[in-house]
Amino acid sequence: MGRGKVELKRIENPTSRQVTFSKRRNGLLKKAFELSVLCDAEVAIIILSPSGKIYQFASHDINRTIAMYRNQVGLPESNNSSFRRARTMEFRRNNENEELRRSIANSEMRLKNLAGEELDMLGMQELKQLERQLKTGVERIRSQIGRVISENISSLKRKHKAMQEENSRLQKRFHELHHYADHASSSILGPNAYMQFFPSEF
Amino acid sequence: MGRGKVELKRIENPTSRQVTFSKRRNGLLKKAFELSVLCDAEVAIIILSPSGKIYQFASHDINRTIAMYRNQVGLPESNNSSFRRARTMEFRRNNENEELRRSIANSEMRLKNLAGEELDMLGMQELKQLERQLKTGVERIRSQIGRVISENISSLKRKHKAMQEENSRLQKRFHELHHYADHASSSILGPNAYMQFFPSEF
DNA sequence: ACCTATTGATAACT
DNA sequence: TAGTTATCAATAGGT
Repeated sequence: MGRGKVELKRIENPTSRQVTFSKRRNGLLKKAFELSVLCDAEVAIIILSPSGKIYQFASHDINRTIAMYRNQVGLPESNNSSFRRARTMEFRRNNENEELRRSIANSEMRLKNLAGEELDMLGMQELKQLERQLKTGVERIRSQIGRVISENISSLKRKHKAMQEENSRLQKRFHELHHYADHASSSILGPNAYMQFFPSEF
Repeated sequence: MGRGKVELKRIENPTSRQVTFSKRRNGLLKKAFELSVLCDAEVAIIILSPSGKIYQFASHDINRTIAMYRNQVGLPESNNSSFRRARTMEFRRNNENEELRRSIANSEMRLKNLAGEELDMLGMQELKQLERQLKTGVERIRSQIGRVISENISSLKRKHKAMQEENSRLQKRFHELHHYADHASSSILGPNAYMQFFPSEF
């Protein structure tokens, strides 16, 4: 498809090879996506360009798709294997989602328990363990708070010190200028006027 | 392409879904082959049909391609737009799973934080809130522990009382029987033999 | 990047 | 499942 037919052989012109690669790669990825959507299939594509770049598409999780491929390709063909395979496939997606949902429910129950909710089902053993976990967590968070505070303090100290140094440099400079002005012509400021700008208390 | 345009959604009619799958699968594999030849690229495709069949294409050795993919993925962050587009498609198709996974990651991060781990990214505000949450959790768990303990105690007390009552009923009954036996014929037990079975200390 | 003539893919039908 | 064909989609070559 295009202005002319192309032979099925490596395109020798590097520029047009690169252009064709870009166009056809996008086309391939698009078609893979469409196939997965239209036909409810699981599709994974890996493309390595001659220059070493990687392009990929996966309708599901690519590692899982590869794992499924390896599992089934590696296994020998037994009598009822295709039946078992079909059943495996039938439940594959549901299983995964189910597992994810279970995992979420689990995490959320743990979070609730840690928040002191839904404790009725727990035994003494579990309650004690929960308490220990929380106490450990509090300890660690407190020490983190301590770290953050002391970090903030030393940061402030550093800034303060830098400002003090800057301040005294400016004082010195100003003093010199003032002194010079005092002798060149009369100052419009009082002798200690700069103290208004550089009070000793920071 | 075809007699009519098709919407990008799962084809509900199983027959036409199967037919489309067959046609488009062949089309995809053909295009993959052409891309690999024309542009000197390394291409691998795995397709799992909903019914569990596996179709694959690999211009080179599929395991090598997968290995190359694994080596390079995760290390560099590709800026290539096609790559990003492919990933976008993956996410779209995978929306539900992705969301579930994100939710899990989120829960797990919260659990870690509550355990006092991975705190470096948190600000003072968040740390304080975490500490408050944990303290609340500890409080509630302690009061639950208290409830459980006092429940256990009163349950034990109830049981104890019930056993005491049962015991005294039995003592009485036994005493009556013994007394009756004592008068009807000579007992084979000593006069206070029942004390062995019902000591006054429970 | 964009355009468009042309080829290629395929949806509906058989 | 395979073949046909009208139609839509991809893209080669050019700008």
